[in-house]
Amino acid sequence: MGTRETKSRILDAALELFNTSSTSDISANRVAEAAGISRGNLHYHYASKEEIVLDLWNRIEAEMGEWSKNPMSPTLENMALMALRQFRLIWRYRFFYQELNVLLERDTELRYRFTRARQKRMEDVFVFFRQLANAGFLRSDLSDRQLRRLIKISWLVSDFWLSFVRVEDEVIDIGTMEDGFKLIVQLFEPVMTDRGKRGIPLSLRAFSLDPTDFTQRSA
Amino acid sequence: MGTRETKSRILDAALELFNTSSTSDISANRVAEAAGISRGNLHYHYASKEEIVLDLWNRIEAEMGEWSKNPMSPTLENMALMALRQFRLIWRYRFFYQELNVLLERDTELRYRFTRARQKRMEDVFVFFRQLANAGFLRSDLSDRQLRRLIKISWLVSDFWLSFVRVEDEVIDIGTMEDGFKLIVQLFEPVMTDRGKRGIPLSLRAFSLDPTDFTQRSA
Amino acid sequence: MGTRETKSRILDAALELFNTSSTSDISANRVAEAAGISRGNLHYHYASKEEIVLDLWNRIEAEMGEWSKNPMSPTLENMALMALRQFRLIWRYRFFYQELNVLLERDTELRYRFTRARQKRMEDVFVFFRQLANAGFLRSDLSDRQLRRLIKISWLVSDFWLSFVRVEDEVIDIGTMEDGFKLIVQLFEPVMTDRGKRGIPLSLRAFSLDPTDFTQRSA
Amino acid sequence: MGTRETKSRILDAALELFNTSSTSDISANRVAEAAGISRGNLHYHYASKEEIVLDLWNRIEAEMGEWSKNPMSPTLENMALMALRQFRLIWRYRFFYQELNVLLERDTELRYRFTRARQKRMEDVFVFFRQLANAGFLRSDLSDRQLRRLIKISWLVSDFWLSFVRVEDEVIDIGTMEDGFKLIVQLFEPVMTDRGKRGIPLSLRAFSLDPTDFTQRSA
DNA sequence: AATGAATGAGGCTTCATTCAT
DNA sequence: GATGAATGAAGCCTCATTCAT
Repeated sequence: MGTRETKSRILDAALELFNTSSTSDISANRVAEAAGISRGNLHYHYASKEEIVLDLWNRIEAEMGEWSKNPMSPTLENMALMALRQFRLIWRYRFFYQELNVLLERDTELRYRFTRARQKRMEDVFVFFRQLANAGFLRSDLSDRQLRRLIKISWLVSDFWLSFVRVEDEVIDIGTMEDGFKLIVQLFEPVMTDRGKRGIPLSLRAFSLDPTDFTQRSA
Repeated sequence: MGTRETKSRILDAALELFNTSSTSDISANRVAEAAGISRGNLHYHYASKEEIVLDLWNRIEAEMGEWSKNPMSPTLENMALMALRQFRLIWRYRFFYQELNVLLERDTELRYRFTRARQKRMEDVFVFFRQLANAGFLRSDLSDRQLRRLIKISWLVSDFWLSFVRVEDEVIDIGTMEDGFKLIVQLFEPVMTDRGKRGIPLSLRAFSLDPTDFTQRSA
Repeated sequence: MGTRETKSRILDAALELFNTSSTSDISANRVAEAAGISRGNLHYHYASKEEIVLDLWNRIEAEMGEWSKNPMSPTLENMALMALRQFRLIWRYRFFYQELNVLLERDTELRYRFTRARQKRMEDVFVFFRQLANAGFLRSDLSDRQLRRLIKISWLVSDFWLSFVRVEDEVIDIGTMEDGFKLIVQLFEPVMTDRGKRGIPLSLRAFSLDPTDFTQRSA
Repeated sequence: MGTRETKSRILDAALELFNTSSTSDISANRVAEAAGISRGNLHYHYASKEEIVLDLWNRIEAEMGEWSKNPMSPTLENMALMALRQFRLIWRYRFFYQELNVLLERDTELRYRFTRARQKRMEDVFVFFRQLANAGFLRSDLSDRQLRRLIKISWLVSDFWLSFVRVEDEVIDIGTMEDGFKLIVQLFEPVMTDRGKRGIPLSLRAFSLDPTDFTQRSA
């Protein structure tokens, strides 16, 4: 069996376990068991749980890297799409966002990688919204400072919306993410032009649920 | 030595440890050591770590209960005060909010208690804002539905703002909380009257940091 | 509350617990709980579990002492009665007989007391059977040696019959004891006279189940 | 080191300890120590003490399985041999028979395995005695029902004879087992033919003590 | 690459016991 | 007589880790 494939199986197994409990409550033992390999072998591939988490982060980063490589054209549909794929990514790796501070506290390198990626991604999003403004969807007098602050709140919302909702709701689905998107829309409404307000899609249900679809879509 | 005192020492020690690592990473051993008592005695008072967490939640709940008993008069200063004391509570018990989903997943009773308290508290806040509207600070055409949605976002912000910021910022202080408050203000701005917009305090630095001060203040 | 009463409650609770698990698996803790007193208080009355077991033995011994004080007249009904009350005693204190060797290994004094009581009791029984022979129920050529050996086997049967049966049977009741008695009868049959064989009661069901009845009955 | 060898050493050590105290009083710790391995390794091979007991039962069962595979020819010497090897087996695994009910109460699977094996073995013995009757050693009018009841008593005797004797006797040796055998002989005497009575060996001392000898001997 | 055996540390928990009240 | 607080030992178990194969 190839190294790649084994590592992949380990990550899959670990992700599923982390998402249901918490990283601290999942032992390497159980990951090995779930991955169908021996403890010794798990150790051969990943010396510690930290390394597994880091490699799961690599997956997240890789996916977001794809997004950066294929920037979306500035349409309102794409704004919705961006939100949706972000929610979905966060949901798939929810353990990461639910334990964010704990994980970053534990691993300095991870913290560095995470914040760097966040900044890079924020810049991408900033550019997208500037273009959205130029295209006449946002008010022309929106200052960079204002815009950045708006993005920051939406960021907070997208990072923690699912955690927030999960406290009370049993099921997380497309509807939950739609609600989160509506919150973000509401945040941007005061700075949208009439044309923007009219065109914003309020449902995400039309969009494909297959995450791989998200990477290439452009207008 | 009285039970109360010992229990209190345990909770203090546990809180401090939980806030720096994560509940799973802190052993009962270390809590006992930090509290200056024996392992056996720790177990005598708290059968499990779950019980400690639950009792720490009792503290949170008790503090919020005080707030409910002494409702604030509807002024803009009090709106700021409410946000500040909320941030401060969350910061003091930050481990709780940073691991929220994990903790609630682990303990069903805690989940019930938490959601019930949240609903109760949300209702209090709703009443406060309604009074704020009646007092002429919020636009009179603000619907209950709109108001509730606004409160929901601010809630998300206050629950997770510090977690969000902590990723990048080393130090959490009054300034951090002020920034959080500004976010909330920004959320409410679109529905504020001119009188409301003018009167909103943008700095929290004037307010005392002593949390006990927060309970009685009214206009 | 009087010492006597508390001690009695402790013994009752301990007996019930011992009978369902095993002495080693029952902690003083659980005995205290079942008796409805504090651990400290249990300790006040019984310094160790050994002492509790010894005091339970005292109860057994006391009950058998009553038997000695009121010897039965040599009838076949009384032979059945003796067996029955013996089975019942053993069943009530079954933990004792099921762990016999372990318990005696642990406590030298208990071993001494137990063997002494057994010898005393065996002598009583021997006398009873000699009278039974004199009364014409057993063959007159039965030697003391033979008789003693027969008693020994019956002893073994009564000590361990219930343990033996319990392995496979869920319920132990009067029928089970009846079966045990039949075994004993079978053992004695070869040395019984025709009159003895004819008169032996094969059912114990006619006898009262109230153990206190057993102490005074005599022809 | 091979698994087999280590497991074997664990079983040897556990058996010796169990036989002197009781299973509950022997900690995994002490077993590991006696086996000369680490606690962790002990747990690697046996997850719990229950499993050790079960594996010791496997040994008993295996040994009895050998007996079944090599049925003895129906001679009086072999009847004695069967009793002797049974006593010896019980003595070697005496902890098992001394705690029988407790152990079976604890482990349902063990109970099932034990009763199944007992029934199988009883059937073997029944066949042997039937052959003994056919060979003219037992009275031809002996009914199956009578025979089964006799076997049942002897079974009780062989299971518990050593427990019974051990209460008073310090040393258990070939003589003790001989006494037990005599009891059994006495049980069967009433149904033996004259030829049977004359031929029965009253001493077991002539038989080799090496248990491996017992498996093949046939007339 | 992979496995299974082995180790020792450390976690949780129960327990017997002591002691002040 | 009785209680509750406290201790420390010891039990069981899980775990990360190492290593020979």
